[in-house]
Amino acid sequence: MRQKAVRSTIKEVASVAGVSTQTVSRVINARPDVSSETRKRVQDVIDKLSYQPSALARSLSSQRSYTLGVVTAGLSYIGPSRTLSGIASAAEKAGYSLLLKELPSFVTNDIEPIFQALLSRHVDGIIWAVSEVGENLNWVNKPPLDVNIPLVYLTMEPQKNIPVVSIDNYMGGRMAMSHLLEQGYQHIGHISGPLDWWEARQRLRAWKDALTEAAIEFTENHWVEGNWSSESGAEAVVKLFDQYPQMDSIFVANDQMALSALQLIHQKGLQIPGDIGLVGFDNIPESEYFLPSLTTIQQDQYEVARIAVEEMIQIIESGWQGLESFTPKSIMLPPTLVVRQSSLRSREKDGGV
Amino acid sequence: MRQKAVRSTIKEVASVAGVSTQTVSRVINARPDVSSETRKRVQDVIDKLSYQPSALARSLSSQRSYTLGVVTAGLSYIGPSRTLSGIASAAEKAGYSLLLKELPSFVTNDIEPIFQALLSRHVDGIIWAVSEVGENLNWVNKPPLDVNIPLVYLTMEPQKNIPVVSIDNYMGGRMAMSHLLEQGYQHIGHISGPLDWWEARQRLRAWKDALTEAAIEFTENHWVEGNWSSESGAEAVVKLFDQYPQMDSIFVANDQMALSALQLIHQKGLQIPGDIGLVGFDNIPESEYFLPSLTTIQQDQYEVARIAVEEMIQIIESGWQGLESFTPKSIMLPPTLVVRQSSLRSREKDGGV
DNA sequence: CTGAAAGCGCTAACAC
DNA sequence: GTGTTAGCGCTTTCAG
Repeated sequence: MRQKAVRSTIKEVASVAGVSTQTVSRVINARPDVSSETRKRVQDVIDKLSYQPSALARSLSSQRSYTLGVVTAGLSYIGPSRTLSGIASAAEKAGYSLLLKELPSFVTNDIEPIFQALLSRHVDGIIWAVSEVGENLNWVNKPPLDVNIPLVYLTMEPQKNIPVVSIDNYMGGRMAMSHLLEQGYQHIGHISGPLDWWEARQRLRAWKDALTEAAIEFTENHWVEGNWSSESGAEAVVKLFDQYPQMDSIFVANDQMALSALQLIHQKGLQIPGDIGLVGFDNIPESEYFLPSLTTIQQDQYEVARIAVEEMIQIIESGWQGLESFTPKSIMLPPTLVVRQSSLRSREKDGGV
Repeated sequence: MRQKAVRSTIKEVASVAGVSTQTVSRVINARPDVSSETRKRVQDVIDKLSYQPSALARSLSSQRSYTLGVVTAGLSYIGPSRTLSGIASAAEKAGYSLLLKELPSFVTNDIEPIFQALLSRHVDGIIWAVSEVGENLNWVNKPPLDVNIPLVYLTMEPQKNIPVVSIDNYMGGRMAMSHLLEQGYQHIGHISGPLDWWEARQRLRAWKDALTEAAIEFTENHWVEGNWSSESGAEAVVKLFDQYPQMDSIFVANDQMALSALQLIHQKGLQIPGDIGLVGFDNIPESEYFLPSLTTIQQDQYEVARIAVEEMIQIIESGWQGLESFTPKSIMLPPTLVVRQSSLRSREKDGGV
């Protein structure tokens, strides 16, 4: 069943050019030690045969695949897919290919097969682009098998001895809160994400800390846990109005939930931002067109991805020799506040910020 | 610089088990021609060394990589990322890995490097998951290089001799129109997508055909071209009201544009669905929470992906020998109408459909 | 500057 | 059933 490959090989090129395969190898790897005369002759043959070296064979013999493994989850959500897009573009630019694995769920702990598949294909490194949810990253300090290639993690609590790149969700929460406070809102409720998510906990903590620092008292009735979905946002806002009647604004942990909050508040006959101010998180493309447009926190997943890939490649190319010989750094990137109508109370008339 | 790989090799297993590498190979490939005694002994060694065969070496020697190339574009949009997610899950299930390439834009025509990268890594097939836009698929009848592996295309006009899997956008458009007509709307406008997109043209054609068949006259002033973005939807709806004052409903070619249309109509003081009925396309998760909730057409990208992968694998495993020996089939999948408030005029009071 | 020999880790083909 | 030989397409090492 071995079927003659159609692609031409280094051997053919060598024989046509009348040199050894080694010389051809030198030419395709742009080594300096080839006479320009020989180089030209070989290059001509390469062009004529439209020869392309086999990355596969190269990987096997050089123990270097120029391929990165990427592990994601929830690709049909905007965050993960933006991140993947950023990884793809950064990797492409750096000349690396991507081997993609999507976990069936965020909390899968059956990760050994993932590693096996990636390692058996000799990836040079793995970018673990799965948010920290529940116990799903408990293994980071002792990865399975003998993973002797570098790992870079995204969107998790920074840890010692592990390279993590993430948006600073706490800072984002603080930015949202500062903005609401500046607008004069005093009774700020919170709809959080599911608390088994690290990102949700960071945002909640920001809400609490901001209130504390502003000397505003609050109780556990002033916030409700959602699950990121618009549906849960609708339920949460109903509950919140019930538990916190004086509420004059809400920091909502993502834009999807803010959307349904918007809808419900509107149906209640209340004005936004007059009666209730609203700030979301994520800046999904639609949020600019909500009614009213939504103030939110923008995360640059693209930048996160770019930095993660760069760090990965730097680790690889600096000659990774295992964790011992390496001091990893974690990087937290600041998000941005995007001010729109849903929170602009005080300066409504002079055109906003 | 060749650094001793940490992973154990077939050779080590063989020598520890006291058999030839060939026998180990037979065991790991679950070949029948090994005595159960030998098999057990070898298996024990494999387990003890936690040996994992190198997929790379295997690919090289067997000329079969069990890897699929996937080419996408616009991953940060919901459609492409859902599709990719479906491809990933179907491929995983079938035991194939995925090598991912994202084009920098939908209309890139610099596709040779993409093919080279994929081919040099010996993928068994390529799924071209980039929507047909402008001339970006003109090459399908003569792919570059000598691509002697199967190609399956997504979301393009079906063609002879090329396997295509796609949602039937025309049918989706007809479903949207039938629904509006059934609701008693008579003056139906259209906001199309950008017409260099195949999908946009299909939806526009459906609008025209539906009106023609319903014997409703229309002019070129009754529709406006958008570019999929919410922003363009806002502009389009303004223009449309201007050009078509009697309009009582709009079929909008995607949900993002429908969102801003919703907003503008609302600001105009008109009621939806009372004064203006609205139907979108795509069923993005948010559309259920628009104000009012949006009737739309649902595309099952997941199913498209699943079928594409299945077809691909079937082609591969049936022993692909080049296009000549193969009769490809194109598959069009029907979308679904999702009825919500934005279009429910006639039966508003008895609870809808 | 160039080539010969060995090997990356595995499988195909054939022998015994 | 099992082993031997050759080879996948390239790079490394070492001669010269």
